[in-house]
Amino acid sequence: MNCEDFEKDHKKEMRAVQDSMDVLNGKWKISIISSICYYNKRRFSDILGDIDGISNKMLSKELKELELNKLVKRTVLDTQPVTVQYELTAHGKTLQTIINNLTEWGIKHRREIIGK
Amino acid sequence: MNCEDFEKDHKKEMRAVQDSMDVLNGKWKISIISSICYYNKRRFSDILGDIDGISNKMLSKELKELELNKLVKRTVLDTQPVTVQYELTAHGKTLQTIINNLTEWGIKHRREIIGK
DNA sequence: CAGTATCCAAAGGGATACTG
DNA sequence: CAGTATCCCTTTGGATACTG
Repeated sequence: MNCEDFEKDHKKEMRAVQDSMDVLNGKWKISIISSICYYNKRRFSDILGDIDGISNKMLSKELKELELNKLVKRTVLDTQPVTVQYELTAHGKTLQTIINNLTEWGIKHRREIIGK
Repeated sequence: MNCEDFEKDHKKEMRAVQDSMDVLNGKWKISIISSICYYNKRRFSDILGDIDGISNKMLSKELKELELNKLVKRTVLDTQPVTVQYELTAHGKTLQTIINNLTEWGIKHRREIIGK
């Protein structure tokens, strides 16, 4: 492998990492996924209650983006009044490993920065 | 474990995940880490060249934040004119697993959304 | 070379009120 | 209940020019 290939591979890797981050970015996305994942199925107002500080506007917006990225499935239940259930898709569930890693790392990081 | 503990544990997990994301957020942070990691040691202008579209202002700002979080070490070399070398700290290197996971996931995600 | 400083447009996001 | 709509302040980040 010559030097140019070396460069190209790195650029590819960086694009892939960036793709992931684009999907997970936004102030609340990880928290939302984590909430739905934890309870398996979760309604709009429940997620709203799970996450400190989030507004309905933001929750709505971020859920839409997660749906577009096929991480979350939205189901309208025929109740009175309407309830809506969110759950992770199979694809969404593949984030579990990453979320676990990020959780572990977050704890270590807190120790590293604040602790000692 | 009762229901309240269950809730508390989840909140703790979410905070830990969020801590990680706070550190990695920002449009360029992952790319910068990835660049430094790839080359082991890297100068300001080299990183600037590695990452498409980044400005010196942003690179400077994000590097500072990474330094504050002790992920990156900055060394001024006594040359003429001055050169500055960036490298990952031991703590910064612990991100390797996460970056690898995000890279893999990014590739899978692209296939899931665009591919078939 | 390795940044800082300034200007400015665009996006992010909170508070509140409203709707089917 | 599950969202939309609106207002409005704050943050982000690009372009450009400048400094030790």
